[in-house]
This record gives sequence, structure tokens and C-alpha cells, in this order.
Amino acid sequence: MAVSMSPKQKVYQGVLKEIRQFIDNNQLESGDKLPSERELSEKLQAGRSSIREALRALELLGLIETRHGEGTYLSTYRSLQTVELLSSFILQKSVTKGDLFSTKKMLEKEAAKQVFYDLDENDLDRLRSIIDNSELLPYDKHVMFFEYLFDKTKNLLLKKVWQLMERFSFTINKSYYKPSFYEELLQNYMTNQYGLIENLFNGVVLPYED
Amino acid sequence: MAVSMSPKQKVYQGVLKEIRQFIDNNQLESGDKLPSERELSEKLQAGRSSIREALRALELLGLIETRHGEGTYLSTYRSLQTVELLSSFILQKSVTKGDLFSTKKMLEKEAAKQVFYDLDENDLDRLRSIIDNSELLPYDKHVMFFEYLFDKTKNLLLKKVWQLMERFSFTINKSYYKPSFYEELLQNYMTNQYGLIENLFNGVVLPYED
DNA sequence: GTTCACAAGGTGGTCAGACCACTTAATCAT
DNA sequence: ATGATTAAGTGGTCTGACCACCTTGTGAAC
Repeated sequence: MAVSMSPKQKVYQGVLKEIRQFIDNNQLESGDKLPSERELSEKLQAGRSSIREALRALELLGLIETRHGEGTYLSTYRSLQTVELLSSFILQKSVTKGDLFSTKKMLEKEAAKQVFYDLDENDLDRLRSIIDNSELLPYDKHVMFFEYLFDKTKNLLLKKVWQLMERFSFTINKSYYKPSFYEELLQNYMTNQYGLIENLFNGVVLPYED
Repeated sequence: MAVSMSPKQKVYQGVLKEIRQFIDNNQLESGDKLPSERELSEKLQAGRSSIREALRALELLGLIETRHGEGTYLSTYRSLQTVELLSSFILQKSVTKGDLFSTKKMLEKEAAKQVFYDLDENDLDRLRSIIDNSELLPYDKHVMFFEYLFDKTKNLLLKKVWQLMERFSFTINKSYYKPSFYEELLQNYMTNQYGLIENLFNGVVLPYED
């Protein structure tokens, strides 16, 4: 095993790193083919079994896809089977309502702050129309309002994490902030008061629930 | 390979299921020990390499923990949230390095702020010993340092989300802040300067990488 | 009896080589 | 041309062999 590695790192972890680098260097994209196991084994000077351990891990993560007799490819679509299998590993131990709420709030606060300098007139109008729309339920307003903000952050991961928590907390209750909250936040945006955002969120102790 | 399995299922996937069942049947909990690889190999009538492929995958997911010379243990992680998050955003990458880094940084900042008023002398000593330990690599220091902070937040979900990102970013690169960062943060804690934490994190633009 | 050093056994880490199953492409016979 | 056959390449799996590491127990020295 010649995969350069820091002390006590396992070979398969080094292989993981090498593979990532290979993908980078060769600009591989979804659907592209990786070198064969034997080729990687020789090139990285590691046993084929170690190569396989790394590939298996990547496979379970859904990052690659292997086709018997063909080769290994960068994954293109998501495999449901994997997810199901993983889910079955789960034992109860659910997150507390408190953890969920405070973490979600934190994400919302952060999004609200991050977009502060990127909002223009148009954005503010949009946000206003959401909170003024009497057709919408408070909870729906909440979701739409923040969805808009998260989109503005341009951080897909951040939005994804928030959505997951939103979806999960949805199964518990539909929570949102008191109506004046959104109004004040918008006010802070319009009057350019960055510093007050933090305080606004910190003032929220308990959410409203449906 | 006698692991009962539907057509074309790979042995390691069957092994995965068997292991889950084993955990169920024996009521194993976090920290408990799994049978040895050789024992599983014999019991499930599968080659040790197949057993290992399954274990490696579980390890990368953070569901188990292996200790050289000792055995394999159920990890203390293990949670629905972890798996759900994993499967959803990892499978549909488009998550950029930048998103990952900034989201992770955000979580770390938030943890650093949340624990501000809960740290006592003992905590500060612990943190200091981590950053002063010359045996540790910068990346390991980073992980240990923030792991400590996340533990102090008492918010399991927050920690899990962070761990998840840490683990995922690990497959890309081992990133950490410049050494003086931790020093300054600790300094802010000692001199009771809550306000400076935000600035400290905002000052971080790019991480160091290994 | 207590303590310490060391040997033995168990466990994960890794490798090499052997087959098997499957896919693709080249080859050959029609 | 067309279709069947063959060969080569690839993943899938097993076996057996070492190595490195940890725990435990044994026995020697005190």
C-alpha cells in the first residue's frame, strides 16, 4: 500500500482521497467511467480488496454506481434501495422538539443575515406580498418567506438542510413565528439595520403551532 | 455466500441486512460490540472480504466504529436525521465545495456562540489542551475542538448535522482554520468578548486543507 | 501476595491469487 | 450482411496468508 497517507490512516481512506483527486484532475462528471479495480489497484499500489472497500463505501453513499461486467461509473441517479436499507438501521432515538426548533431557527437566522446585502426592491416586494397575502395560512407564509430567503443565499446545501428539518418538523407540528416577526424582519431590511436581525431572532423563544 | 438474498443482490448488501437484524435480535445499543469479522464470516457463510465491504460502508457512514486489535462497535452516532440528510443531499450532489464550507462554518460559528455563557474554567482548560497538543494534526485538532463545543450545546441535532458535513467534507478534503483562529476564539472566551466571535468567523475566508 | 514482563490468542488491516458471472467487442462461419 | 461464437475485460467473491495491535493470562521476580 503506497497510497501516501498520514499515520494510521487506513488504506481505503487514502484510496478514497486518491479517487476524489482523480475525478478532479480528469474533470469527470456524472455518468463518466472510473478506472477498473485492477487498474486502480496497480496505479495506487494497493490491494484490490482495499480498492473495493473504498468503492463499496462510495457506492453505499450513492456517489458511484457499479455495473457487473462493465465498470464503475460516477452516479447519476439516486437509488432508493440504498436509502431504505439505511433507514432500517435506525432505531428510535428521535431528536427532541427543542433541538429541532432551535436548530431550524438558527438556520433561518443565518439565511436572513446572509442575504441582507443582496436584497433589492424587487425582493422586498416579493416578501411583502407573501406576508400580506391573506389567502395563505401562517405556516405556509413562513415556508414561502424563508424559502425565498434561502434561495437568495445561493447555498443549495443550506437550503437542503433547512428543508429537511422543515419537512421533519412538519410531521410534529407546523410551527411559525408570530406575524409581527416577519413584518419586523422586513422592516429591518428596508431600514438597513443589519444588527437588529440577530436580536429579532433571539427574541423568539417559542414558535406558534398549528 | 449463503446470506439469503433476492436476485442479483450483492453479498455485502445481504450482509448489511443481516447485521441490522443481528442488532435488532440482540437488542444492541450504541457502544455495544459486534461479532468479529471472522465470526460473522462463518455465521453468515460469506467471505471475510464481503463482510469487510459491508463494515467499511457502515464505517464511512458513521454507524459503526472499528478499533484495531479490539473489535467493531456500534457507533454513538446513528440517527434517522443523519441518514436522511446523507441520502438526500449526497445523492443529489450539486453541493459545491463552497456551499459545504460556508455551511459548516456557519454551524461552527453558531455552536461557538451558543456555548459562550456555559463554559467554565475546566472547559477552557480542555480546549487549550487540545490546541496545545503537538501530537495532533491540525485537522484532528479542529474536529476535537469543535466536537467539544457541539457537545456543550447539548443540541444533538446540531451536532449530528455538523458531523455529517464534517464526514462528507472529509471525503473531499480535510479543512481547518489557521492555528491562530482557535487561539483567538479561546481568548474571546476568556476575556468574555461575546461580540468578537462573529467577527472572528467572518474573517475566515478560506480554510487550510490537507 | 503484589507487581511487572512477556507470551499467546483474538481482532482488525491488507494483500495476492484464484474463480465465477457478466458484458462487450472482435472473430468467424453462414 | 448477419448471426453465432469466442476472447478479453470487468466486477463479485472466496480463501489463505501475513502483519499490527490490543487484551489477557501466565509466571518470574520482588
